[in-house]
Formats: sequence, C-alpha cells, structure tokens
Amino acid sequence: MKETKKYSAPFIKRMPIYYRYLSTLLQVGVNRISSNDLSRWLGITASQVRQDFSCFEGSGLQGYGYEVGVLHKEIAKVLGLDVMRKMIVLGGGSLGQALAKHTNFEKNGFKIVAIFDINPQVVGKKIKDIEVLHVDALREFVSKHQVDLAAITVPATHANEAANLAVEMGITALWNFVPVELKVPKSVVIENIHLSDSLMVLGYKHRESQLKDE
Amino acid sequence: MKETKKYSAPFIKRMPIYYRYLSTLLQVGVNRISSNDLSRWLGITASQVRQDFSCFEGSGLQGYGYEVGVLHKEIAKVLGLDVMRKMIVLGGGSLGQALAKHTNFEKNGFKIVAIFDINPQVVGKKIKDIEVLHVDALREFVSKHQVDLAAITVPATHANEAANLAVEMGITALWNFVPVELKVPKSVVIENIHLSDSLMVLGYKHRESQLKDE
DNA sequence: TAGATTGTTAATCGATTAACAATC
DNA sequence: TAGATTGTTAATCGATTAACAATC
Repeated sequence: MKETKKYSAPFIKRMPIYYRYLSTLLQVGVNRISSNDLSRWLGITASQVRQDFSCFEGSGLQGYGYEVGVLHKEIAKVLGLDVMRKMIVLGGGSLGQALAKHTNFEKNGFKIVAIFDINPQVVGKKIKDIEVLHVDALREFVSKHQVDLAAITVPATHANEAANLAVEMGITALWNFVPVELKVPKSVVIENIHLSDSLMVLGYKHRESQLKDE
Repeated sequence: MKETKKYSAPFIKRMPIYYRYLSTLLQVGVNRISSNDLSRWLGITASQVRQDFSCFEGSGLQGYGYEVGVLHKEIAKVLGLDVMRKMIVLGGGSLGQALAKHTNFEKNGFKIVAIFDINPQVVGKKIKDIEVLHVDALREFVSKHQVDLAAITVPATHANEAANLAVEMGITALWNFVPVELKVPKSVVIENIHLSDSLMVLGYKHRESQLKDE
C-alpha cells in the first residue's frame, strides 16, 4: 500500500475554484498573483489561500506573490488532471445529453465516450459524435474500452440498478445526478450532483436574506 | 429587523437529504424511524441525526424513534418548501432545457416559468409548455410575473452579464451553473452548481482510492 | 419491568483565522 | 533600505462525535 499525502476534503473542494481562476489568468497573460487578490476574487480568505498553497513549494515568493503558472501546474498535479479519463453516461435523457454536449469536461481530461439507454427513441442517436448505445452493449463496451467513470442520469427508480451495473463492470467512480443516496461497496467513490437539494438550499438562503431586510 | 433562528450551513445542507428520504418513507407508508436507521441509509452518524432533529420538538419519542410525518413537515418548514416560487432560466442551451424538462423541482415548490435566450434558433420554442423568450422581453416579463429566482446557464463569457441583468430586475437569488464566481451585490444569494469542479473532485477521489489498493 | 432510543451535555476533532516573523 | 507579501505557528471557532442520563 503506497503512502499518499492525504488532502482534506475542504482543501480538495477549493482546488478547482483556484484552478479555474488561474486558468483565466494564464489566458489573459497574468503570471503573478497575491493571496490578497485571490481572496478578493474567489471569496476565500487570504490566510486560507496561503495555508492552501503552503504545500506547493516554489510557487510563492515573499514580497512578490505567487507564480500563476506554477500554482496551475501544482493543482493539476494534485487533482490528477494530466491523465485522460474515460467516462460513460448511463441515461440518455435531457440531462445525460446535456452532459454529453458540455465541452468543458474534456479540457480537464474527462472524455465522455458513450451514452447508454434503453429507450429506442434515443438509442442510435449521436450527441456530438458520441453514440447512444443500448444498455445491452454495456458489458462489451466497457471491457473493450478502459472506462474509469460513470455518470448516472437515469430515472430515480433505476438509479441503484444502474450504479450496480457500473460497479459490476469494474467502474469504481460514480457521478450521480439522481436524488438518491446510492448503495454501493465502499471501495466505490461517489460525487453527487443533487440539483433539487441545491435548489432547496438556495430557496432557504433566499428567504433568510429577505427576512433580514424587514 | 426580524430575529430569525439561524441554522448553520452544514445543517441546512443536510436537510434536503433527510427530506428526500423521509418523502420516500412516507410514500411506502413507513411512519416511524430511528436515528440509527437513518444513519445507515444516509451515511450521517446517528449522533448527528439526533443533534439535527433536537430542534424539532415533538418529532422524537424516547425508546421509539421519530415520527416520519412530523420530521417531514418540520424540515419543509425550515426550508420554506410550503411556498411556491417562480424561477426563470437564463440560457436556453441544452442545460437550460434539461432543467426545464426536470419535473422534480416543482414538487418542492420551484416552478420554472420561462426561459430566456438570444439565439433565434431556440427563441420561440416550447420546452414542456415553458416558452423560450428573447432576452429583450425579460424586463417586461419579470415586472409582470413575480419572479424569485434565476438559473444561469449561459456561456461563461456572458455569465456575469446575465447575473447583473437578473439582479437589476430585482431577482436576489441565483442558481449558477457557469464555472465562474459571479460578482454580485452581497444582498444577492447564490448557489453554484459547478459541474466541472465536481468532476475534478470525483477524479481526485477516484485516483486516491486506486492508490490505496496498490 | 426490560429494552430501546431519544435528548443533551461534554469532549474531541479539525478547519479556519489571526498574527507576525522571515525574506524577497 | 522600505514595502510588500509569503510561510508558519498558535489561537479560535465551530462542527461532529461520544457518552449517558432521561424516559417512553
């Protein structure tokens, strides 16, 4: 068992936020940034920023700031964005299709290689040169291509079924869009995108902010 | 200024998780549940569950468990799910359309009332009886209907522009799907759905879990 | 009563923030 | 040098967990 530097979950969640912003800085040709400026743009305290970056040796220079390029590379390394990963989408409904049309993922090394569904209305379609295949073809497809991740966008009633299927195929990372807590072996990692949960939280914040104004 | 019981952010984030599960319990006719069982299903410790529910008086009975119906109602009250809210979607691309097709939101009191875009290809379309209107019609629409929230699904280059527009119209809650930190007055509340961020986190977890197995 | 499970307090844990010395 | 900003330690804050008494 290889020893890994273990990063905390909050730390990891902040990394993409930095990464996105640093990317735009690079595009614009800015290659120096202070913790204070980052704080201003990202809503993360300068202290937190410095704490976070303290593990990236050589990225900062006292009295000067951080090297945008170095930070960008270091974060990519932490998140493993240098590797190309293959992802399938289980569920070819509107959400699954929207994911397939999204162009941003590939930039970060996540390539959607196929969509699976059972509905004859969508099976056979092509979404941006990504084929929608029948679930029956899943086993063969996964064993042929080396698939790392599966996004789950099926109806709630079939969510865990879909997850089980993916896990059987040896996929150990699930991107779950279904408002359900998936039951899977604990060796499988999950990231949930619970849209309605997020909306409820927004609704709460909204009401709370209105109460304050009274 | 009205005094509001202030709930912590982590507390509020857990509420939808409970709520979803309690809903399904009610559907199946289960009306009693223990903190232990909830813990098992939701991956929240029993201790945490009890801590969370301790503010819902009358929901629990020692030696017996919690009344599912009471909990369900109390959480709905905390989150304000009894109110009907109107939401518009700025950006009629695949993601915006997918949101419009999603039927789950309305159950929780969030009704999508219109989609706005500038692309003549989509303006005039109807997504599940929700019209796609031209942004030029936004001002009139918002002043006529009482809109509470705006989902932002426009291209990244126009994200803050769209947000500003919404804010000008008096909308104070934004559901942001664009991978950008929106700059808005601090009276405006935001919930971000950063898909690519989430995917990067999943990618990290995935790799980390694989390293462990070596 | 015995068994179960809540309600609640206290202990722990960890993340964030503050502060300032180091140093470019 | 003077000014700026990092690097890092220590203090704070708050959330989670443990434990157990209360009570159904």
